[in-house]
Amino acid sequence: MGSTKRTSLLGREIGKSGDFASAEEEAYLSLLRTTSLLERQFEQLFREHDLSESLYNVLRIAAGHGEKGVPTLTIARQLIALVPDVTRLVDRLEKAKLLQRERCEKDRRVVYVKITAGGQKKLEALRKPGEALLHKLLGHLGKANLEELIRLLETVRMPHVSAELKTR
Amino acid sequence: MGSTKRTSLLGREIGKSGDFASAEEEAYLSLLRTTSLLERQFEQLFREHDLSESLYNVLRIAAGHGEKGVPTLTIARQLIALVPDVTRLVDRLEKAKLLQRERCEKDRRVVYVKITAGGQKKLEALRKPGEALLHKLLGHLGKANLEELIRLLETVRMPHVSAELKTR
DNA sequence: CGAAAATAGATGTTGACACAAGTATTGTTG
DNA sequence: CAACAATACTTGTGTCAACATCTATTTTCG
Repeated sequence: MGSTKRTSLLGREIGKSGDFASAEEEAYLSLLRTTSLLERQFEQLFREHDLSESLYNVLRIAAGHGEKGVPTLTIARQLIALVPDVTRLVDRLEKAKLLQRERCEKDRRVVYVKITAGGQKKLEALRKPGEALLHKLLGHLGKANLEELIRLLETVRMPHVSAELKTR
Repeated sequence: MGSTKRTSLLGREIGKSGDFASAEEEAYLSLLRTTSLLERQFEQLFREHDLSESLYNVLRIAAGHGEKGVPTLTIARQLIALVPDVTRLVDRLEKAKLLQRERCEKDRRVVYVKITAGGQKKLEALRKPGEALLHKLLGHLGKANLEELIRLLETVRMPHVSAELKTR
C-alpha cells in the first residue's frame, strides 16, 4: 500500500523498489541525498583552494571573532557539523599560516585562535565563487521556497537543539 | 541590512553574528547542520550493531535485490551518499558474513553481491529501532510538513539529478 | 580477426577523522 | 589550604575514506 499518488524522484535516484516505509524515512533519505550532492560541489571548490569544508568553517568562525580571537572550544561549539578534534584542524590552518594561536594570560588553559591576514585573504578569495556556487545550486528555488525550507529544517532541529546547546 | 524580521535559530546555534549573506546561504547551512545532527544519532545506532551508515546502506541495497544479487557498481549508483570504494565496503560486509560475492559467469568482470541469512537478520534487528529513531527525530513534523520538506528537497536536487544519473 | 577503448572491479597509498587517554591549569570544597 | 574535580586543550592510535592506479574482461570497429 502506501502513497502511490506521487512518483518519488528519490526512489528512482537510489533505485528503491516499492514505497518508502514512511514519510519520515523518505524525508531523512532525501536530506542525506540532497546534502551529499551539495556538499560534494562545495568540497570541490574548497579543494581548489587547499581547504576542506571543516577547515573553511573553522576559518570562517575565527574570522567572525576578529581581532580578539576565539577559544578553541568555542569554535567546536559553533561548527556547523559537530566535529571533535578542532585542535588538529587549527593545527593545519596554523601551519598554512591562515590562523595563529595565542595563549590567554588570564586563564592559561585557554588558547585564542585568531585569523591572519593570509586567512582573511583566503576567505575573500572564496567569497565570490562561494556565493556563485550557492546561487547555482539553490537559486532556482526562489525566496519563498528557501524560506520555507529554512523554516522546516528549523522545525526538524527544534527539539534537539536545546539539548545540544546545553551539553556542549 | 537584511532580514531582521525573523530571529534565526541557526544563527544562535552556530554563533553567527549578524545576518546571513543570503537566504541561500542560510538554507545551505541549515541543511548541513540538520543533516549532521540527525546523522549523528543514526551513526550511534548503527555503531551499536557494528555497522556504519555506509555499510548499512550497502546491506540495505543488497537486500533490495534479493536472491539474484546486485553488481557492485549498481550499489555505488544507488547509495544515498555518493561514495566511491564500494569494493571495500563489500569487503568488510563479506568478512562479517553479512554479504557474499559471486562472480557472474556471463560477464566475468561483474561480481554479484548477495545478502546472506546473517545479513537479513542484521537488517531485521535494525528495523524497529531504526523506525523508532526516525520517528523520534522527525515524528513531530507531521505528515504535511514532511511531505512539504520532501518536495522542497526534491526541488533542490532537480536540476542536478539528471546530470548525476547520466554520468554514473 | 585484432588492436584500442570501455567497463567492472581490486589494490596501494595517503591523509583525515574519531575515540580515548594524557597534560596543564583553574575551580571547588571539606 | 590541600586534595579532588572540572576545564581546555593536546597527543596517541587505529580505522576509514578518497584519489589514483592497476588488472581482468568485454566491446567496438577498422
